[in-house]
Parts: sequence; structure tokens; C-alpha cells
Amino acid sequence: MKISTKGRYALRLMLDLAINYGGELITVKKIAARQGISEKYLEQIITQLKKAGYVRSVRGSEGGYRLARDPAEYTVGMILRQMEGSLAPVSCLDEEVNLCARAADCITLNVWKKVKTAVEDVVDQITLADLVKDYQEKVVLDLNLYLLTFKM
Amino acid sequence: MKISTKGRYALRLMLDLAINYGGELITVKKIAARQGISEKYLEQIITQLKKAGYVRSVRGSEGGYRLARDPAEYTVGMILRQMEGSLAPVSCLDEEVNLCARAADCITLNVWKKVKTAVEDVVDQITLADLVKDYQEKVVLDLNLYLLTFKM
DNA sequence: TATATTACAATAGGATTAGTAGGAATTCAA
DNA sequence: TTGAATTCCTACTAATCCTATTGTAATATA
Repeated sequence: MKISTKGRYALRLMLDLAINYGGELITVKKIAARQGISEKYLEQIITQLKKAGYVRSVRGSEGGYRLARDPAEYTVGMILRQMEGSLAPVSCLDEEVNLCARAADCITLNVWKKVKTAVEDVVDQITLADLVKDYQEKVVLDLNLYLLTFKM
Repeated sequence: MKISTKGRYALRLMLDLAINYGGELITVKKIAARQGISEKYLEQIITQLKKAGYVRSVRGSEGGYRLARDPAEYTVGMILRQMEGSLAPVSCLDEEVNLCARAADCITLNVWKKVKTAVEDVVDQITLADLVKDYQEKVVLDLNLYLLTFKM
């Protein structure tokens, strides 16, 4: 029941861009270093996000990426769906008409529907802006802890 | 964000056994035919469930499997965990002490924690007995529909 | 203009997961 | 006691996922 690394990395990548929203362009290299993720793998991921129109790019020296829209306009769910296709825990939930020939036995289908809904309820309500806020609060918290440790 | 086929098949297998709970032994062959799943693959899955003590087996001719306990004593979560190891959407949630060296950046961790909780809330509250009930109700419903169609 | 930096693209290799295959061990029934 | 049915065990193949490699195109800066 794992979320693929693509989805996870995409979220961290987008959060990285969101934290720097409004500032200068960010290179894949920097994100890879900050997040400890393979640079080349990140390139593939960000390409997909670019195709979706979630990020804008500038090529060449001094180039890089930036968020296309305000962090508040991206939900975690949007990002995950872009990378994973769907949040359905089983693929037969995706079809419009349910082709599961064995639908008669498919009592288990209801279980997966409930799981899907539960997951969506979580990820569709969290925006990048929320996460940026969490991040900023954490930074302040860590700073206070640091100051406390050194008795300043 | 898919649940592995192992987990999905295991649930269908256990439900099949649950529906037949109290009756005669069930062979893998029968389950495979009913569920439309590869016999050999099911063998591997049921072996794992046997090791967990969830099913009992009788070897040889006229042998087969049966549930070790009452259907009400198995939750969907138990079965999935047995097959998938954990329901955490990302592996770093599994460690007791969080080894995620990048825990500082790990704002996203909270997202995955919420997803995990949401999933667990669903699957830990559904038992095989619940699914058996769903099944029986569905059988009655289908029968009524059939009778209605032929104007009896 | 030359050079360095960067996005963009295609592909190849390794690791994990999904599924297949063959046969040995066990047991019942005829 | 033989044969068929079944679990149990091990190995193999196929597909998918993740990462690395290599190279091309675009652009700013010196």
C-alpha cells in the first residue's frame, strides 16, 4: 500500500518550490541536493509536472524551475494524481463502467472504495500553502529549541 | 498508491473461506476457479496466511483449507498487514525511531501519517463477518432482481 | 563568440513485484 | 496397495519501478 517514490518525491519537490515561491528560479540540482534525491530521477519527475502545467521552466544557464501558480492552488491530491494516475487502491475502481466481470464476488470492491474515499478526504484538503506554513512554524520551533539549548 | 495483488487476492481468498466457514474443506483449486486467480499464485498467498495462523490446512486427497477462527475475528487490516507488512504509505513511518535523516525537511511526513491513519480507520473496522453479511445480502438482492425480471 | 550551466530526451541496468511451472510429500478411497 | 487429489516446496520468467548514463538543445555571462 505504498505511495510510489514518484508521488512522494513530487510532493517534496513541489514543497521545495513552494517554500521558494516568488523568489528566484530553482534548479533541479539544488532540489536534489536539499532533498537527497537522485538528480536524474527528479528531472523525470519534474518533466511530468511541467507537462501538467504545474511548474514553469527556463532553459539554459541561470535557468531553473518555479511554481506556475500560488502554493494555495495546489492540493497534495492534485500532485499525487498527476504522478500516480489515480488514488484508487485497485485499478478496477478507475473504470467508469465497472468491467470487473466478477462484480458478483466483488464485495471487496466496497472496501477499496472506502479506502479510496478516506485517502482522498485527506490529500484533497491539504494544500502546498498549508505545508509551507508547517515548514515555517517548524523552522521557528527549531530555532527556539536551539537558542534554549545554548542558554541564550 | 495501489494495494498489491497479494493483499487484494488474500482478502478475496479469506472472504471465500469465510463464506464457507463451518462447512467442508476448500481447495485452492476451487477458490482459484471461483475468484479467477492463478492457482499457483494463490498457493503462495495461502501459504503465507497459513504461516500467520490465519488458515488451517489438511494435506492429501480430500484435503484443503479452512479458516482458523471465526470470520468476525479477522479484520481486513489484519489480512492486508500480513501480506503487505504494514499499511504505512511510506516506509519511514514504520521505524520506531524515525531514521529519516532529513526529518527536518520531512513536513510531508505528517501528510503520510494522516493518510495512514485514514486507511487504518477504514480497514481495521471491517471484519470478514461484515463482508460475509454483505455477500449474503447481495445474493438475496440478485435473486429478487432475477425473479422480478421474469415476472414471477 | 566561447564556455559553462541548465533544461530536455532517450535509453539502459538493477531491484522488486507478479505470476508460472514442475515436482515432492501426504493422504484418502477404491 | 495403487492411483488420484491435494498441499507444500523451489526455482524460473515476465513485468514494472527506480535510478543511472549519455547525450542534445538553449541561454546567460565573460
